[in-house]
Amino acid sequence: MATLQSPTLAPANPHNPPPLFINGSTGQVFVSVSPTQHLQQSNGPTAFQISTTTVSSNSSTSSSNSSHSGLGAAAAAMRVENKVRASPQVTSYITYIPTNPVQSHAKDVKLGEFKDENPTVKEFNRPVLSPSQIPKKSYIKTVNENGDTQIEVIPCKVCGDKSSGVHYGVITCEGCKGFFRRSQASNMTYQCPRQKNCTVDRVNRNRCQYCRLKKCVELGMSRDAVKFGRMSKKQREKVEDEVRMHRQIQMADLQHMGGLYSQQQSYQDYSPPSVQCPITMPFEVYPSSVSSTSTGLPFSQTSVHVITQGNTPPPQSYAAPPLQHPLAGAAPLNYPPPQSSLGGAAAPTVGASHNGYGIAQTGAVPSSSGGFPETLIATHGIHPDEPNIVSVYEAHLSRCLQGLDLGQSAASGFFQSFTRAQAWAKFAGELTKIIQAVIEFAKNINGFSCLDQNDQILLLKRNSFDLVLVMLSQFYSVESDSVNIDGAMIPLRQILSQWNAENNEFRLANDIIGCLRDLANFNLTTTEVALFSTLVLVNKDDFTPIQVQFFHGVQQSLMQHLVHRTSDESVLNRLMEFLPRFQELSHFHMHCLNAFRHEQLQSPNPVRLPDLYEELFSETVL
Amino acid sequence: MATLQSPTLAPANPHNPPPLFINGSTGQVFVSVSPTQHLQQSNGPTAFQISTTTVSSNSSTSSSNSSHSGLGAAAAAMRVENKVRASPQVTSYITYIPTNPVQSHAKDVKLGEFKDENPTVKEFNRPVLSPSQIPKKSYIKTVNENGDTQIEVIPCKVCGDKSSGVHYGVITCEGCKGFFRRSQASNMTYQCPRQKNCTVDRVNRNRCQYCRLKKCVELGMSRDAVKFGRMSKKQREKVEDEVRMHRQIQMADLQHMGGLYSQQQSYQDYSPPSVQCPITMPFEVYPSSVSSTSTGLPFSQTSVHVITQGNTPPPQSYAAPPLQHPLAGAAPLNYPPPQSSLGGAAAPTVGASHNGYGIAQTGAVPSSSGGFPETLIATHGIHPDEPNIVSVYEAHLSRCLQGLDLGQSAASGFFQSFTRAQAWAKFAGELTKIIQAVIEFAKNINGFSCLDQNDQILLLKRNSFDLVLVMLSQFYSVESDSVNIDGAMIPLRQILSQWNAENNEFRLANDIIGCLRDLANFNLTTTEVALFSTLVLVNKDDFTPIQVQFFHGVQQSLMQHLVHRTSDESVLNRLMEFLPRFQELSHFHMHCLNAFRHEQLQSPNPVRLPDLYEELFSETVL
DNA sequence: TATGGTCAAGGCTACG
DNA sequence: CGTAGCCTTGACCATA
Ligand SMILES: [Zn+2]
Ligand SMILES: [Zn+2]
Ligand SMILES: [Zn+2]
Ligand SMILES: [Zn+2]
Repeated sequence: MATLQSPTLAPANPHNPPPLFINGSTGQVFVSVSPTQHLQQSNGPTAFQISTTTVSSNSSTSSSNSSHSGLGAAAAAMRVENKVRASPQVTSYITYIPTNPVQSHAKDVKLGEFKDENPTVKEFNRPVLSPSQIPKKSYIKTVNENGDTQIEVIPCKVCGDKSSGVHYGVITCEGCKGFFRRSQASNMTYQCPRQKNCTVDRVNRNRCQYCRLKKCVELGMSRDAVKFGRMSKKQREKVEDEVRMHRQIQMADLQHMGGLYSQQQSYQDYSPPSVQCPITMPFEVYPSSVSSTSTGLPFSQTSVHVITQGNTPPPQSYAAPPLQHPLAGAAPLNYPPPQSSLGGAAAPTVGASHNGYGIAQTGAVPSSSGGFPETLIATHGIHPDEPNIVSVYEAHLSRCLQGLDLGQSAASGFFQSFTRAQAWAKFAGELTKIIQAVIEFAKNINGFSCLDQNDQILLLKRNSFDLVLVMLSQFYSVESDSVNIDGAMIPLRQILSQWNAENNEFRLANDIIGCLRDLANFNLTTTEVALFSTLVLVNKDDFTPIQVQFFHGVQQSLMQHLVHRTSDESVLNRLMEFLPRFQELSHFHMHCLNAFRHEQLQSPNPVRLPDLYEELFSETVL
Repeated sequence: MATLQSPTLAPANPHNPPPLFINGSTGQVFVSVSPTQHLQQSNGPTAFQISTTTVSSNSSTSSSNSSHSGLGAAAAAMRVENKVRASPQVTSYITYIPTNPVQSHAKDVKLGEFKDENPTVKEFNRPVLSPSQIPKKSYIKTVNENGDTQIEVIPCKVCGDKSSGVHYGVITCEGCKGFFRRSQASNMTYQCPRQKNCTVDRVNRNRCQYCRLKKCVELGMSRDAVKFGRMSKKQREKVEDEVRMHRQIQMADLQHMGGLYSQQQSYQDYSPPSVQCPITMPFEVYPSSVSSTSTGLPFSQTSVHVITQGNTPPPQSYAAPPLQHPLAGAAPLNYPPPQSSLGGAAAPTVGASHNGYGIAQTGAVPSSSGGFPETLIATHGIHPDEPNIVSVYEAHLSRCLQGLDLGQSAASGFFQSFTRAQAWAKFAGELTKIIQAVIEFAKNINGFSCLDQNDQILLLKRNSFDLVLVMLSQFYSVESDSVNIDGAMIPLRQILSQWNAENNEFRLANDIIGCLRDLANFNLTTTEVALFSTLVLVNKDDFTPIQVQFFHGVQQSLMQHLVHRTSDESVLNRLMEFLPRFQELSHFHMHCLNAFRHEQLQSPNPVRLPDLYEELFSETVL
């Protein structure tokens, strides 16, 4: 029962029809819901669907189906891998630029494996003179002083390893690239010895070819993923945004982390996380826009039962793709699809990927999988470290609003004079500042930082906005209906009342204010906010058991504090109801933003929003 | 001993001195006869010499040295390549283009394909499947439409692939361009795993970097090839002529070919010659103007022995570069060198290339290599298809003289009133009409059409005139000493007698008439002429074994017919003696034409000869 | 338009 | 034998 080989993903169980069909001669991949019905994959508006029959399992992982639109699937996939590729290296690398940092050929020998720089190909546009001279052109693959290429800071979408560019339409490492090619080359049939939900990460990627290929395909890898010249300018910008974000996340990872991961070699450019290895996790791709296939919750629902009871849907719904949360069991809240122009479930937009580049051509639905590093669990477990959480919160988040420009400009009717675009720019700018603090906070939460970078990104894309709301709520004054920062009071309601229309932005702002007020009414303590923020941060749609363990641990701590302070056991549940509410607002924010973006396309001088903001809230909905 | 890289062409055998030296920093190429003696290559009148030590080989291909002048080497190189551009694969690929095949993204991913054959030296691979799998490449697309010169119809001079313009002084494809650039960019040393005579064509070009670079250099590629110099008007016209000729050849290639490769998609932009693919072939460059190095014949001389015996030299010799034919073993017949103005072996003229554009700057000696398509051999072989040959002959050649203007204008002393230029124009015009028929004939002979376009051109340049002679002979009346066309009798002798001088043109015409008469005396049947024409068509100086096979096959057919009709076994041999005689006349025709051209340079209103004629008989002697 | 550069595809190959 | 790092190749692009 070892590994069989075949590019066709044969079902582990012969009774189960294979969800994927790969034409051996062309390498073209067909995905079907039924074994007889082939949906030809094309660049056109054809939905890319994979239905995976759920196999009940007594193991720690099981399947959960929820529904996603091919367009803007609401739930972010969470794939927890382990690769804290972090950053120690980047910062410290600087200090090691040998003698002449300017033209040093700093043969950065990535530890362990020798990395030979091809002189012919990569040498050229190294800045000969001043490094301050900013290259006019930013090529994705052009080597920088690090010896790295831009795109390589984005890890492999399949396994999280160091990527080497876009291959078959997806940012992957050399290994996954070669594996996919090989799989397409010969007529073999892979089989999964387990439940077709094996973790695919750097360490385990060779454990199961079936699941690896499955993930490749689901991420949109395709032999004829049209390279079409180079990527378009827009695509490139998107990748660059993602690069920036990864850089940001990698920036100063090393010194924190509770010393758990401190022993990084100091100078290396690439430092695999000290601990690496994932756990399996059901890996589902859902028929687009079909919400009826939900089969169950990933694991013992009872274990999280306490905190998911009594979930009440938020007051409003905006008519959008259904949204489910396995923990909260939130009722589907609908927002309009992010890109209303095309509408329709069977019309995946170009950016149907959760990453900036990759799935665009194929219309594949982004995969979701994840898990905590096995070894981490084995050795330490992911223990919610309450004191650490609180101190991290206090260090990075508690005063995050203080430097904002809101305080100064708020007082008078300053906001009224804004055009819509100006208002968006202002909003995005301030939001980004908060988000930067959020990211710093997140990086120091071990339940987050232990994740694979891709999953970190996914979580940030999913939950950044929510965390901003949490933060804002802490400065919200219920009495004055305003946010008070740096002593300045921002009369949100008042400002809002001066807006001229009942447009979506108005609704968004209004709902946000309402949410802030409701949350502010809880009068949470700093510790409680810290713990709650952590929950918001790591919240996702499908947890692995270990993730639940962490989530639950934080919940327990929060519960204890809340009960101790309020003697009300329902507070936690009521707090947890904010999670779907946040998500609803977050999605509506995305909706408004996308609408604004589309307007901007016609604008002669469009507003440039912050890179981080652009990437986090890129049109490719979570 | 694995892969060595360096742009310097290192000798395959350390004991053999490298014939080429490339200055790594400048990319300048030096060629020497001895390892210590560097002849600096320049644009001036320096001989470009490469002495290749012949290595005896037990393989099907071996080396043969003959002597050529750097100027006008007589023997046309034959390089047969493999290039099944058409191929079933294209069709099947098309069917998989999802929705809209027309604007399909059917990107031709033809990349380097490598394969190892010799473990010690790096050698690249050939396609894993069939060469027919090698993707298309649009030739035709640029052919028509606008009248401006589309240089791209001329295939790459190095490998025969689709060219993309003039690069480093030579018409090359993107691959050879990039390869040459790379080779000049870095300091590497290539090595040939074999005898430095590897075939360089589209399929095999990546198998030996040494030979590829060698060919590049020999064709005159140079980093400082006068680039933007905007070629002279004459060069330009030459290129245009070549373009026109290639167009003519490409014109209606696809529909014939015995339906072997008939399954072309109908709408595609590219319709290559139906069959194309090469085989390796010894690749020699000879010391210029040295005739003593002849080492042997390419392959079993015995196999063609029968037909090459008893070759008697033609009555006259004109004192010219030696001329050898491996099959016929013809005694060197000498004509004056085509361009007598410079004379001398060490003085290559500007047009030393066999192509219209490219080698001008460097004075390199054109290479010669060739072979039949391997896969074609493997799957079908190149079987002489006698019925097809005959029908093709009847369709395209048998009545080729009927539309000529000779019939009308011949009767009276019309020709007498011609000036020399008018006579040439008339002659060239009528000749061209015949040649057009000859080309149509050739395109439908599978032993010809399977060749690479470059080789087709070379063969046409070499043998067109000969074929015209064959055709004319069919209309020659021995009794009346005249050519009878359309009922009109053209009293050649009579016309000739009115010419005023014993100049070269007179000698040429006289010899032609003699040749026509001699051939007409054979009273060949249509079938015999068809077969004989085929032999004349594919005749060349160095055959590959497969080519010999084809040649021999046709010979056998012809032999049977001749013996059956005449019961004389010597007829074939006597017929074969015409081959070198044709060549002699052909070269003398070239000589006269060039002399006429040079006269025309002084003429105020020079005669414009037909494009096809100009190109086929361009000053760059065969 | 020729040049130089980019970078994904895929060949090569050490390694398990 | 599969894997994956390294390398070459060549279609495509930006530039002068
Ligand atoms: Zn990977
Ligand atoms: Zn598996
Ligand atoms: Zn070429
Ligand atoms: Zn070679």
